Amino acid sequence: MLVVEDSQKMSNLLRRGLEEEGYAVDVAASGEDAIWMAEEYPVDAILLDVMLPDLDGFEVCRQIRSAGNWAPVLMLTARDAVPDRVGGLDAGADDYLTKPFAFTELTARIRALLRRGPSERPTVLRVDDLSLDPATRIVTRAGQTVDLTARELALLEYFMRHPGEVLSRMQLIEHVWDFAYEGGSNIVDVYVKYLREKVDRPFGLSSLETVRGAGYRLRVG
Amino acid sequence: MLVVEDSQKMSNLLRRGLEEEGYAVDVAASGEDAIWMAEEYPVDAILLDVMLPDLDGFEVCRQIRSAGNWAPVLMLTARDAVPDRVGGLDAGADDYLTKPFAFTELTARIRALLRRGPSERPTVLRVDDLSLDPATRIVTRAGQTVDLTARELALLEYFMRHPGEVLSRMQLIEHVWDFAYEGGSNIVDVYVKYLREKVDRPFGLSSLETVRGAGYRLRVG
DNA sequence: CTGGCTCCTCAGCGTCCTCTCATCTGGCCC
DNA sequence: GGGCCAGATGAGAGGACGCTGAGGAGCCAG
Repeated sequence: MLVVEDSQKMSNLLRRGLEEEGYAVDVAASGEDAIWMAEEYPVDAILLDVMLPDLDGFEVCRQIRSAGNWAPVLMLTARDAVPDRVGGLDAGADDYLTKPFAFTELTARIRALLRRGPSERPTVLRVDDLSLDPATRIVTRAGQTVDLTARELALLEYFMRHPGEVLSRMQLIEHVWDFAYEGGSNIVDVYVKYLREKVDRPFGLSSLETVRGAGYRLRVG
Repeated sequence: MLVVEDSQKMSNLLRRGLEEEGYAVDVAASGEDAIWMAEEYPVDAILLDVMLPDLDGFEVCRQIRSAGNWAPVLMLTARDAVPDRVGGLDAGADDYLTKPFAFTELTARIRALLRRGPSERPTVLRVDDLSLDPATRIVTRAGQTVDLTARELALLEYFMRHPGEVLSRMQLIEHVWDFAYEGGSNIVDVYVKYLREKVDRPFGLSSLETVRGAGYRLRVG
């Protein structure tokens, strides 16, 4: 198990506790170290603090994922940081735990993750002939690359992580925009239109469906 | 669904969000109101803030329970209040969520609670060859997808959650339309007709039965 | 500073949904 | 069989909802 934590005190505590539970523990104190160690050593699970001196936890997680490592990641977030949870899950974390936490809760979640095993996810998201690589941020449809802005890409990525599901405006705003939905804005509508113009129209398709009164859905098949 | 929350801003937010998810929402701003409304209106689930101007959430929950109401209760607690969790569960809550929370987390837990319901229910509703997935809002009959509007879907879902039962117009209006039945409207009749045209007629069936003088029934088997 | 780009707001417009109303149909009781 | 009443149906008004084009604010590079 790889523990990524910059506070010496905390990491010692975790190491001791986890070793007592029978885990073999390596510690990385920075994001760079963590990425390197995840690459170099066989790791069954990763315990990842969001706050790190160099990169933040999301970035670390994304890079580990894009290196093809799908070991379960349990992310430790600051206590009120709701966007963190969301960001963490989108970056490829498998679970999160807010500080402060009880050690028994930590071990329970670790056991759950290990039971589940590595999350079998491909690096590149694919829905029909549409593909999106979160690592390189390259999007293609029918083999042709599509240029998207940051926001458009984030939105499409969220759609592709939930293919076929109806996603409400509120859900989309919370995940893609990171703020609470207060109504009165049609920003989701606008960005769906942008996406349609880049991802659908040039190919004569309409994979982004409107579900009246509910939200939008990326059609699959 | 009954939302008990004294902050106007919060309750508006919740109402709007939940309605967008397809729930019919009533709001109570105090403990007294909540107890009264839980008694007076048919409620499938209760979202209950712990901090209220008059009684606290635990007391409200206890009283609702002792009135014989066993609708699932999801309690909203202050952030670190571990004792709250315990108290809440003791008082008869089914689940708790600490503020602040992501709206998607809220809806996930609500779905889980409703799924549990009085008896174990699967995520996808099935009655014979008719299936309805509340998450994706996809309805199929005999493997063929059926397009429904928001209202039609809500009505069909209610029928499918009570297969074989005779449902009165009053019951249907209260659950699907979220307002008190005042007679004089045949809106249920109209929507049953719409459903029949989409769900029955194309398949040469008549699963939505009229029970003269009583209401309607979704025939099973 | 200027131009280009991205992000977002806003208002107008068209479409589809929702619901009402008046009329029609068919079952049931006499 | 006739009358009555519950329910079915068709037409259509009104409005909610989503789409779209225009444009302003912020940002960055040149």
